[in-house]
Amino acid sequence: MPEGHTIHRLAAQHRELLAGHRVIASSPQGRFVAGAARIDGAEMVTADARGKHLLHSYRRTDGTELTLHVHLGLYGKFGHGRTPAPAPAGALRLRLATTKDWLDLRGPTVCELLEPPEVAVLVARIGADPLRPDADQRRAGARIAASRAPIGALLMDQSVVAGVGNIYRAESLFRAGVNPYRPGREVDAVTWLALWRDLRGLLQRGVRAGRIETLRTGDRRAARAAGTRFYVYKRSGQACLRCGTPVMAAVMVARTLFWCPTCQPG
DNA sequence: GTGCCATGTGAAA
DNA sequence: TTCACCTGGCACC
Repeated sequence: MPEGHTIHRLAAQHRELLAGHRVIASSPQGRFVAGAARIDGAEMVTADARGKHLLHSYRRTDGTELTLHVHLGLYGKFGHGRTPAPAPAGALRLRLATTKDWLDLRGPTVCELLEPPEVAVLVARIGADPLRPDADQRRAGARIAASRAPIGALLMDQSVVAGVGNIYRAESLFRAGVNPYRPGREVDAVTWLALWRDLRGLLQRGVRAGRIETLRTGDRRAARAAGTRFYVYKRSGQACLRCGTPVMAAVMVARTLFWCPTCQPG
């Protein structure tokens, strides 16, 4: 489930597996052959996540630095294990291996190598990531306060808030009691700060749990009875866990949005 | 077994 | 605005 929490987990895992090691890189599928050749034999320095973007930094034998930029998109997936690695099968975009471990990447939206200036450009266009201590929450708040776009669209805009996907959008707005159609400029500073803090907590919980968990303790029983793990996500037409009103659904920013018209009035 | 939908984004039109 | 990416889960036959 690649919203931001997944990518941060992967970054930690990749540091564990690869940091400080030279990697053997290949692209069995053939779509990243030239790129794999450029990092083949390089030392993996570290792995980092910025929103849904994963960045591996490598130091090559000639001393130059290169960054592997991966975005999983909807279908992308990593797999790993202890050597020896199984024979490559199917669409394997990239295989990285050390003497001990292998890491496979399949189906990403983005898999490319960036020079340092290109990394700077990428980082500059990524918004505030609630999982990062260096996140600029005020800048995100300023963008929201200046926008006529609905908050449900702004939360999905990765240049404003990074790492929030369709599930966290729906669930955090429900938890905050904010209607997704409320324009950003009508989200006051107090509400935004509460939303930001809640998102940070939810994403941190997601990193720890390895999946998206948004229910408050007191609501777990009702959720279990309703056969769901969420307040509103994918619950179109079903009764709201809090008030019983049928959950609404509509497309916003090309994704299905869910909300309770009673708990999130406006 | 088949077909549809999905946690996301970028390119093409 | 639509398609492509390329995979897994699930409803339905």
